[in-house]
Parts: sequence; C-alpha cells; structure tokens
Amino acid sequence: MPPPLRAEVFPAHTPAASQIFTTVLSHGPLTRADVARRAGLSAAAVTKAVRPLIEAGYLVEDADAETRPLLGRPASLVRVDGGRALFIGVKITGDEIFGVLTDLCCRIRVARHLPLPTRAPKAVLASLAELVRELLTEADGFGVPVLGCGIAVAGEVDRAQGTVRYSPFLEWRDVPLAELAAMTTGLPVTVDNDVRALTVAEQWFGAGVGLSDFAVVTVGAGIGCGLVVHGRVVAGAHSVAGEIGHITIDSAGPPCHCGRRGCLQAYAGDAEIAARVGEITGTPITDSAEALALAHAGHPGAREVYARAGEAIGRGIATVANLLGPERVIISGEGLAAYDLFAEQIRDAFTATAFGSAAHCDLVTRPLPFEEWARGAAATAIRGFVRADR
Amino acid sequence: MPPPLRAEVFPAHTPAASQIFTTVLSHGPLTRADVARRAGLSAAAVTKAVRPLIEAGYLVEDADAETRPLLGRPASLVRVDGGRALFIGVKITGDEIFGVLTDLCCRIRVARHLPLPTRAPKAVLASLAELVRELLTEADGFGVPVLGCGIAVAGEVDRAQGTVRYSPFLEWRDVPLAELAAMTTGLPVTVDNDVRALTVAEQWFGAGVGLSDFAVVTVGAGIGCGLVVHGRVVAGAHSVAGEIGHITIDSAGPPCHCGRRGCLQAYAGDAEIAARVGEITGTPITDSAEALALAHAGHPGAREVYARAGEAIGRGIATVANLLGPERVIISGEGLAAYDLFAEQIRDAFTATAFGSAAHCDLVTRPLPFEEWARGAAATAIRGFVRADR
DNA sequence: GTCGCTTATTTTCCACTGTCAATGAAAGAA
DNA sequence: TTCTTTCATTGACAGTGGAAAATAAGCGAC
Repeated sequence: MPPPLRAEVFPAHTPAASQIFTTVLSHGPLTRADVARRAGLSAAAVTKAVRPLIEAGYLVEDADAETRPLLGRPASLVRVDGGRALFIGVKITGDEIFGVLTDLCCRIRVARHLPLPTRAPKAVLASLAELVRELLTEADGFGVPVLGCGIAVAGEVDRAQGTVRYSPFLEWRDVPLAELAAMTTGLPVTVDNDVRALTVAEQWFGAGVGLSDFAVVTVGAGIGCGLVVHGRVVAGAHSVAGEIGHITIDSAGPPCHCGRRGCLQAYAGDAEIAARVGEITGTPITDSAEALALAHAGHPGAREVYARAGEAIGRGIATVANLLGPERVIISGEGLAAYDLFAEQIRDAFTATAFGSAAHCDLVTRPLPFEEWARGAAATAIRGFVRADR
Repeated sequence: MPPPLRAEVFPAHTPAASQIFTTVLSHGPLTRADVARRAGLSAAAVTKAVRPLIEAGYLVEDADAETRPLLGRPASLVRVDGGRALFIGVKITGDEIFGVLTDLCCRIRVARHLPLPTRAPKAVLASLAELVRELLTEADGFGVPVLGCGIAVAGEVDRAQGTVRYSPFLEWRDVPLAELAAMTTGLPVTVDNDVRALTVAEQWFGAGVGLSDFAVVTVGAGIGCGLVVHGRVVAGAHSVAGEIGHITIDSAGPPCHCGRRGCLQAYAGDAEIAARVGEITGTPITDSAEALALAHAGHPGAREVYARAGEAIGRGIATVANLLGPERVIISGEGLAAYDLFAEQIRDAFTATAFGSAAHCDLVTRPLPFEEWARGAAATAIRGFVRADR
C-alpha cells in the first residue's frame, strides 16, 4: 500500500526557495533584503521565491511592524505564519508515548501522553493511533490542516527508510514504523532517532540556528549526542551516530551495564547517579529525584557524585569538541535539573580536556521539558514537509 | 601584494563539470554513460562537460581500450591525462621538509627532502623555496606546467585563510603561510593540516574513494584523525578537528605529555611506545625502530607494550565510529610498521567497544611511506586547482 | 513643498544549466 | 539483412537565478 499522499505540497520547488523559507523560519521576521544577504542570493530571487509562499499562506508580510533603516525606504518584514499549518510530533519511550501538536513554527499547541501497556509493535501502533487521533481532534479546533507526523525513537533508526533498525527500550528490530504509522494515521510520517530529532529542532528553532557545526548533548537516563556537521545532521552510514555514553572516563571506574567499566554512562546516567548516591549515603534510593533532593539538601557524598558526573560529562563533551571542532555544544536533557550541581565541573573538565582552539567552543545549556522530545519529532515532520522534494 | 595568478584556469565552470571531472579522476577510466550514472546526471550533460575538458587536455579518450558491453554499441573510455599537469606537495615537520612532484592523478614523479636548520618562518620559507625550486627544475623535464603547490603542516591550520594558526612542532603562531609561500614560489599555494591533507588524498585517490563518510587514523609520532562527513573533509569551526590523541583510555594509565594520564597518545605514540619498551625490558632505547626490533625478536615485554598500544588504538577508533558512524576507517601512519604486532588487538578492542551497527564499520590499513604526507599536500593543491571557483 | 539621497522591492530582460527527446553509431543476434 | 541494444551527440527548451533598470518610500536640506 502506498503511503498516504500529502494533503498539500509545499510550493518551494527550487533549492533557493527552500533555503529562503528556512531562513525566514529560523531567523524570525526579516526584510527581503536581509533574507537575500543571509541566504547569499540576489534580492530579485527573494522577491520571486517569496511571492508564491505568501500566496499559499506560509509566509506573511508584517504590515504593522516595519523596520526603519537609518536611511532610505522602510522595509517590510516577512515572517512565517505559524498558524498556517499544524504538525504532530510523537516520542515513543519504553513505557509511554508523548505527543504534541505544533504549528509550522514548531510552537507547541497541545501536548498529550499515553501509557504504553506493552511494547509489541502492534500495541504501540494502536496507542500511537489513539494519541494521533486525539491530537487530530484538537487540531480540528484550529481550522488548519495537520500536514505531517514525526516519530522519535531511541536507538538505531534509518530515517530515509523510515524503519527502526534496533530499539533496545522497545525491543524492536527492523520495524518499518513510517509505513505502518502512515497507514494507521493517514498522515505523511517521518521517523528518526530521538536525539537527532532534538538536534533538528535546535538547528531550525533553537540554539543551533545559523550554525553549520554544532553538537547537542543530552543528559538523562542515557547520555546522547546529536551532531550537525557542514550544516547537516549526521546520521552515520549505519544509521548510528552520536553514541557518546560509553566513552571511557576511567577504566577503573564503576561498572557499566555495557560490560566495561568507567563509561560516561556509568557516571552520569540518571539511574547510575541515583544508585551511586544510594550507595554512598547508605539510603535506599529508588529514583533520581530523591538523589537530587539529597544533593540539594547539601549531603556532601551526594554532591560529590554529581560533581563526578559533571566531570565525566565535561570530558565527553571535550572529546566531541576535539574530534569535530563544533562552534557550540548545546547541553540539554532531563538531567539538567541537576545543572547547578555539576555546571562548574562540566566547564572545568571541558576546559582541561579540550585541545587548543577546540576550547573556544561555546557551551550553552537548554532546559528540556519532556515534551521537548516530542517537539523534536514534530521538527522532523516540518523539515520533511518543507523539503519534501529532496 | 596579490597572490600569483594561476597560470591556467581549469575549464569546469559549473558544479556539474567539476563533479564529472572528479568522478573520472577518482574512478579511473569510465564510459560517459557510467559517469552519468555515477554522478546522477544525464548523458547529455556529460557529453557537454567532457568536451571542453578533452579540448583542454585534462581528459583523454582511451581509443585503444574499448569496453564491450554484453550488448549494444561499444563504449569509449574517458580518463584523466595525468601527464597534463604537475603539482607540488610539501610536508613541513619540525626538522625536515619533504616535497613531491606529482601528476594530475597525484602519482608521485619526484620526491625530495631537505633538513630544516631552524624553525623560524623566514628560514623555513627559504628552505621551502629551495625545495620548490629543485622540484620545478625537475618539472621542466616533463614539459608541462606546475599548476599549484600544497603545503601540509601539523597543528591548527586555517585552510580558507591559508594561515598556520598554531603549530607546536614549528612553534609558529598565526603565520600567513599561503601568502608567503605564494610570493616566494610564484605558485598558487594551498595550506592545510597534514592529516586533513592525507584525508583528501584518500578521498580522491585512495581507500576513501566513493565514500561519503569515513575516517583516516594515523599512527606514528602522534595519533591523528581526519574525518570526511557528508562527503566533505571536516575542518571544524576553529580550524581544529580530528584531535584523537588525547582520548582517555585509562585514567590510571601512563602519564601523557599533555598533563593527564592514560591518553591514547601515551599508549600508542612512537616515542611513548619506545620509552615504555625501554622501561620494561631495562634496555636503553633511543628510537622506535629499536623497540620494534625487540618486539619482533619476540621479547614478551615489548610485545605486550605493542599489544596495549593496539588495544588503545582500537578503542580510539571505536570512539570515532560510535560518534560518527563512518562507513570505513583507514588506519595509516608510520606506526603501521608494527601492524603485525597490534592488528589483532586493534580489531578486538574495536569490536568490543563499537556499539551496535557502528561495529559494521570497515577497518582497512594503508601503508604510509613518509612521502605520502607530501603527496597529501599535493592532493590539496590538485583539489584547489580543480575547484578553484569554489 | 520639492529635490536629492538612500535603501527596499519589483520588474524586465538574459545568460546559462542541465534535461528531454530524437537521432546517429556500432556492435551482436535473429 | 534487419532488429535490438546500448552509447553518444545534438538541438530545442524549461527553468533558475542574476544584473540592471525602474519604482517605492522615507528623510533632510533648501
């Protein structure tokens, strides 16, 4: 069965038009002249590309807010009409699925989640269908179409094929998720790895805007890494890239579930931190919030565990910076709740371990509410729509 | 003073023409139809792009060697005429400079080297000028022009600017080498980092041909890494990338000159291996050849040192593979003389440390005679010529 | 108020690229 | 000999995006 046809086709049939739209999308309202400068095109090209996009409603002219240059004719601003279309983003974890409805600017309009009773693809598909149905119902209220659905899954995902090659949490192997989900939802579906999806969101809508080389490091249950090199998200030849959690920090360190010792994961994974804090304080600890509370309460042992975690993260980031020389590393993830506990160690370890100019790389942090993962999935759907031709 | 004008301009003014030429250059003699298929262009485009290149002598039709397809009209092969032009490649180390004269296919025709009395930029420039003069004299015998000179230097090099930002071996900072060398040699000059230059050579003429994502790891005095992602050599935002020598293997390991312990360099650098072998065998060892001889003679302690080095290298490679998911890693460098001593450990450690599909990455080794470094520099010069417009 | 200056945007060509479809070439097969 | 198949070439052509000129719209000087 062929995948559902897209309800609408994005009217940007040339690379230049795509680029112009993306420029406006990422850099907020801009004058046509600015767009031309940023995109390295002529003003004429911008005028021509913008017209059909305005006619189709994807771009609008901000009549009210004109910018007055110091001299010369006032310019009119062009911006993306976020309300023109909606997208759905879904993040599937081992026991829940999170969904968001976003607009074309990837702003979250509605967020929902459902528990996942079992992990069999069929059951997950059913939950996914239900979640999407709910979101589509919500979408009705906006009176604009939902143009795509992005799904983010941890593990090895082949974006081009739309298949989940291997997902440890779901215990899936070679599930053609895009095809299946397209059939059950009736929407065009993009499937991607969760960290890469987040990276796409940062690249178009976040702290990676305008950068051609940056990395996203997520700290939480696992330590993940998304990379953008030469302006493109790195997918790797075997749909695996950004595996950073098992960089060795200290081969005499704590054992890691991967079978070796002293991996970054063993220092900075949520569960590992909690376990370690439990060990050191002698308190039975069941979840990372408790560990965090103990550390925030000033327990020196607990604080030490977080400090060690920060050091490990800093070293991991330095490894990435040394290898790729990104302009910026965006640190994010649920683990950032503990940021005050290890910020200093991250920076110190990074500075100590980054070589030469790699140390000039800019470290920024971004809080990451959990729905952000689903928003990342929506960003991949938006990208899929805007670049449908490629 | 403006840099010297190029004696010739490469007659490929469109991206398609460049791409077609590079395809023929890398994939040897091809039929036009094959070129079209590989480059994803129409046959008509190939015919049109090839004509001026043949007229200018860069491509030739192999009249003798026709290929007979099973059916249909025999095809004529097109190949690059290596003898059409010459290039110079120079590698500058702390105490010597190596130069090669290559043809357009980057085959070495002449190799020369000179000692470097001092490291001051002025003195190095003088030696460089002399070496280039010698090579130009040799070039006269071929009756074709020398169209460019590539220079490779270890350290932080800004290729676009043509400046050496920082070279630890030369003790240089911010030397505008391309400009200076262009003035003294009268040739168009490209300057690049040595490992990146080697990576360019592999990409166009070696084991990286046709791959869009691969890595080159060099083992020798230092451990280096060149990366190709999305079909382009990674330069990093701060002209530094591929720093792999100080990945931590074991934080309780031997001290490294960088001030930390257990870096890859501390296990697998030439000098470090030699020192370690000396320590363990109680023999005073002054250079790595002696250490190698001891190990080859079967001294168990020495063999163990090499085994440890191999393990460290394998882990370093796995880190790269996990992070970037390359299709292939090319292991090269002078240190490969000891390959038989650590090949097994490299593979084993790689397999043990690579996650999931990253382990499918292909490991190949390439012997690296020292002049190969200079050949890499020549490859950057060839690239500079072929892509002069971009 | 008009003129001249500046910058933004649009319009009007226009060069150029690469594709399409038709044609010619050169085998081997029937 | 004719047909089939694949390679190569040609000429027409549809887009692309740029250059330059024209138009728009403020500001300040007069």
